[in-house]
Amino acid sequence: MALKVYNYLSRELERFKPLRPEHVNMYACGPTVYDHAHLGHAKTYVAMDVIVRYLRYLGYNVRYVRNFTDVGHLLDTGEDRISRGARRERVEPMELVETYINSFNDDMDALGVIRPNITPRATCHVPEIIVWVEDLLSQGYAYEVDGNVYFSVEKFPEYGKLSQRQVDEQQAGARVEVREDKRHPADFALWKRAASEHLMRWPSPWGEGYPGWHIECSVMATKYLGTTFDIHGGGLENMFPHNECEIAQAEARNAAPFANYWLLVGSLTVNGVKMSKSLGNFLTIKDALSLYSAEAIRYFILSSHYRGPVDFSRDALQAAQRGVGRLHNTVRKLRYAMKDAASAAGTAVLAQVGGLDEYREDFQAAMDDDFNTPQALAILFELVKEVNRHLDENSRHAMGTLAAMDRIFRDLGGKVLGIVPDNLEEREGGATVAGLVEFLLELRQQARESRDWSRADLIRSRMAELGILIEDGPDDTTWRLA
RNA sequence: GGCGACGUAGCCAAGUGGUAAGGCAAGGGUCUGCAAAACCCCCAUUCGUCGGUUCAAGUCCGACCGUCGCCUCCA
Repeated sequence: MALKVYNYLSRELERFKPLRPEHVNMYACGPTVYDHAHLGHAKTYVAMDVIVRYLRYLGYNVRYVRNFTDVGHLLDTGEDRISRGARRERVEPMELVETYINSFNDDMDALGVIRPNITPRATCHVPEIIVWVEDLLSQGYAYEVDGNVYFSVEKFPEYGKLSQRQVDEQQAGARVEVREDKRHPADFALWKRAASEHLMRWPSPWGEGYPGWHIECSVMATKYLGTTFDIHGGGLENMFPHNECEIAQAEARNAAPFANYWLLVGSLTVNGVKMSKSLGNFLTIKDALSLYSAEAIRYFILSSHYRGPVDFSRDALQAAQRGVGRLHNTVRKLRYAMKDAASAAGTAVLAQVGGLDEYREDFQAAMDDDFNTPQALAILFELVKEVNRHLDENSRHAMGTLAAMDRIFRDLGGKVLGIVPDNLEEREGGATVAGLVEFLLELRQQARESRDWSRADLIRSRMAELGILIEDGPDDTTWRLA
C-alpha cells in the first residue's frame, strides 16, 4: 500500500513521496486573528490535523508549521483587519492579536487539534520580509511606486499555474477597484506604504509601511521548512489569489519549486452558502462546543471528504453526535470488559482470527486513498458491529482479543481520527461521584431484588435527570454520564 | 464573461467500467420486570434529465437543467 494524495498543482492523484524518506515538512495557512474562530476554521484545521496525524501514524516525522496572520490582511475598504478589530475593542493591535491567538488555541485544543510544531507570526518576520522584497526588486520581479512595492505578474509566466487561471481572462476589478499605480491589474502588493492614520508600521527602504498579505507565508514557510518543502495546505478559497501569490514570490526569488504537494480543504457551507464572517451565517467554535461534543464535531467534519464542501445543519450535527455516541458506547463496553478480570480471563476469541488485521488494513487503504475519512469511518463502524457482536455473544473473553480490539480503536479512532478519547471511561466525574453512584446502584439493586420496581425506577429516573444514565445488563448494571 | 466544483434513499455521505459502503432516522424481531444499550431483519431494480460509447456506466463522452465556489475580504 502506498499513500496517494490529490495534488492541486497537477490536478491528479499522485503517489506521495517526500523529499527525505522519513520526514515530511508541511505548511498550512493559518487564520487572521481578529475575531473568534468559527466552524469553517474548524473544518480546515481538523482536516489538516487528521492529515498530520495519519502521516505520523505511517511513521513519518512531520514538521508542521501553521502561521498566525497578524498584519497586512486588508478589507475591501483597504483597512487592515487587525486595525479595525483593535479600534472596535479599543485595544492595541497586538493586544487584540494576543486575545484571539489564545482564543484560537483554546478552540483547537478543545477540538483535539494537535498543535503545530511551529506557529510563526507575520509581525515577527518583518526583517525577513523586507529582505525578500529587496531581493525581488533587485531581481526585477517587483517595482516600487511611491512607497508601495508590487510584484509584477508579467515577469513570472507561471503565475496562475495552481489555480489554472489566465490572468488576462479574468475580469479585472470584478470586486475591488484596481489601483491606478499598478502596471498590471493582477499585480499584488509585497509592501504597502502606511497612511498617516495606519496603526501598524515598520521602517523600510521604501519608507514606513507594512507587509502585504501574501508575502508572509512564502517567507515563514521557507524559513522553517526550507526553500522547497513537501506539503502546503489550507482552505480551498485561498487558492487564488493567496496561494498563487505565495508560489510566485517564492519561486521567483529562490528559483526553486516552493511546495511539491498542494492539499486544499473544501469550504463549510450553511444551506449551501459558505460560512463566513462577512455573511454573518457563522457559528463560533465555542458556541458549537456548547451544543455538541468535540468528537461529534470532528466526526461531522470527517464524514465527508476533506476536499469537498460540508453543509452545516443541526440535523447533521445531531446525527454525528449520535453516531459518535454509539462508537463510544462500544469502546466503553470493551474497556469495561477488560477491567473485569473474571470476564477477561476467559478464552473467547473473535470468530475470524486475523479479522482484526483486516480492519486495520482496510482502514489504511481508505486513508491511503487521499485521506478518505468517510470510508475509514465506515470501516470503523463495521468493527463496532463486530466487537458488539463479540461482546454480546460471549461472557468470558480472551484478554488478548479484547486488548487487540481496544488497540485498534485507540490507534485508528484515537490517534488518527481523534474521535475516540483514551480516557473515555475516566470522564465519569471522579472518585467521589463514582462512589456515590455505586452506592445508589447498590440501593437500587436491593430494591430490584425485592421486586420493588417503583423504587428502582425512581432512582433510575432521578439519576437520569442528573445526567447519569443507567443500563441494566444480564449480569450487572453499568452507568455513564449523558 | 473566465476558471472550477457538485447533484447518490427521509437526512448526511463513500463509491471513476463489472452490477449501490457507512452513519442518522423510520418499521419488524431478539434480549429485558420495565427502560436503555446491543444484536438480527428491513430500508435506492437505482445514482439531476436526455442522448452516446461499451458485452457491461452512478462511474467514460456530449447536451441540457439545477446548486455552489473563486475571479485580489475569508480557513
